[in-house]
Amino acid sequence: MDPEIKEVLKGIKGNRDFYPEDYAEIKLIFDAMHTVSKQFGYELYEGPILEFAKLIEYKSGRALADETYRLFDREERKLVLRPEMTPSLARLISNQHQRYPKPLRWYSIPRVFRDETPQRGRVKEHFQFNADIFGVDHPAADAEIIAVTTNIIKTSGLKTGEFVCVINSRDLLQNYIEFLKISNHLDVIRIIDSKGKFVQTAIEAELKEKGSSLNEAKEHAQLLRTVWHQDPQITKVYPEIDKHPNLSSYLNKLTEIEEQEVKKAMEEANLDSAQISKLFEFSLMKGKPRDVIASLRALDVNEKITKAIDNLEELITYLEIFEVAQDCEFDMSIARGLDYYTGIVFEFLDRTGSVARAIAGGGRYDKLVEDLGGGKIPSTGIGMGETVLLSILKALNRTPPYTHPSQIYVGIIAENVIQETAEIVNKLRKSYSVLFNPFGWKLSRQLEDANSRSIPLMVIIGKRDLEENKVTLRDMKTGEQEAILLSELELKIKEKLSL
RNA sequence: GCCCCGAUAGUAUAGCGGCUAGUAUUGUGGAUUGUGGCUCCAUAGAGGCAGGUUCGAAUCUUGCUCGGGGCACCA
Repeated sequence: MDPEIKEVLKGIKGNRDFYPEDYAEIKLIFDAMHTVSKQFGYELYEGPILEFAKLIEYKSGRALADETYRLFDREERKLVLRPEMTPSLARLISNQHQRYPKPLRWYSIPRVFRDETPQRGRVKEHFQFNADIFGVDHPAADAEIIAVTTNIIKTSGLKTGEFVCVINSRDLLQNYIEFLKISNHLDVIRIIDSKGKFVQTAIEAELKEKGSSLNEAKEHAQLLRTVWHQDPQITKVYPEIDKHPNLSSYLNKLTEIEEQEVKKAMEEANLDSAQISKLFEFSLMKGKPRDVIASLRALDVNEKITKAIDNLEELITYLEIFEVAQDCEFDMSIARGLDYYTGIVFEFLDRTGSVARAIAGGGRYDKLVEDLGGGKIPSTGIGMGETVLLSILKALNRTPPYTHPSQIYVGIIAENVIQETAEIVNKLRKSYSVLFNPFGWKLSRQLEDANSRSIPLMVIIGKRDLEENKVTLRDMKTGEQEAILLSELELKIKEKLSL
């Protein structure tokens, strides 16, 4: 074979082929997305895969722009393969939202692209469910988005306790930082957002000092972080850690180390000791929504912050109404990377320990449409790639085995009954998926064909039966069959398939 | 961008300096002209790419490509 062709046949790195069995797996998730979106009254839309590079750069910040696939059109204008849907969506809304009564509830399952190194739960192209509400800034809208996402995750096969939605309010965090009279917001938010990393970095450095190799130190520090993340109280025994005596000594000190390191980083950001202890305490607040609200209420703060807390509390009320509160936690330390979030932010995390990435993430972005010249339109929404959810489901063995779409195989015995058979096939196809291979094959081959595709029922049509207005209906699993009148065929099929 | 592991028919694998590259399964055709899953026969199909070492490379080696995993990043 031509070597060049051989290379081409391998495809582009990180991009995916979906054979029917593969597509069937994703379709499970797609179906959940469509079903739930419909239940909540969301309308389907789509946008172009290509956008001007400027739109993405303008909106998503540079880090994201660096990872996009770039190309040029004939006029040499810079284009990108969309790395996410929100910029395109904001463009659609900004252009024509006046045509529609508010609020808008829209969803889509766009294929999006990022030119980054593939890892578990991360590929260069994937399908990313998006659901957004435009035109209301009521917390019930944020709660609804969370409810939609939770329901999709559950419909796909995860159960309560196997995932969690962690929620925070950027508004609250920002106002609290201002209240403490801290000036360099962004640095401080970054410190809080990446809290968990400090522990890893510190332990890694210490292990190296104690003589571990670079790779070993990295690996061990990460192991500790992962365990700690899954099980903060260290309630279980971890054999993989106990194997290394120098690691197990860290297990009970992780919380302490984190505090030290975070405070050190805050000091370096020029915070005074009063600010540090208050902010640190604040960042530790997390857990069941009602509990966190209670702790927040105990803080002595100003009116702006009280309002933000009221807002959070109202959010919980709606989470309870939508029956998803048990899947949610508040965590005052999450901030999320994207610059455009303004209020409630949230991410859905795996709790089964199989994938260390977020299943979904979203939040309120009230300024984005306005920034694109579309007027003041408060907005909230979610993005959920299919890859992380799918790899969790696979790890749990929750994906069903592949089945051929056809329910009935119509077999024909090679005599002159083609015309009559075609009529029967067409009639059946009005209600069922029917496979029919009228290529002059012998019956044995047709039986084998039906069998190899695991099609449950077979209708066999031959001249002798047909003369009495009958056909044979065969159950492929049991091998039982009977000759039945044509007029009763549909009824019998219905009975058989509903078993 | 960095690190680790890997790459032989569609799939799963054997060979590890001297092969007509073995096996299983899958595909196709048949044995079997009104009844499949078994069996049998036939047939098709492979060492990612480029270079180096060597008399000789699927086998050793280097680079690249692709795949898996991790870091950083991102979410």
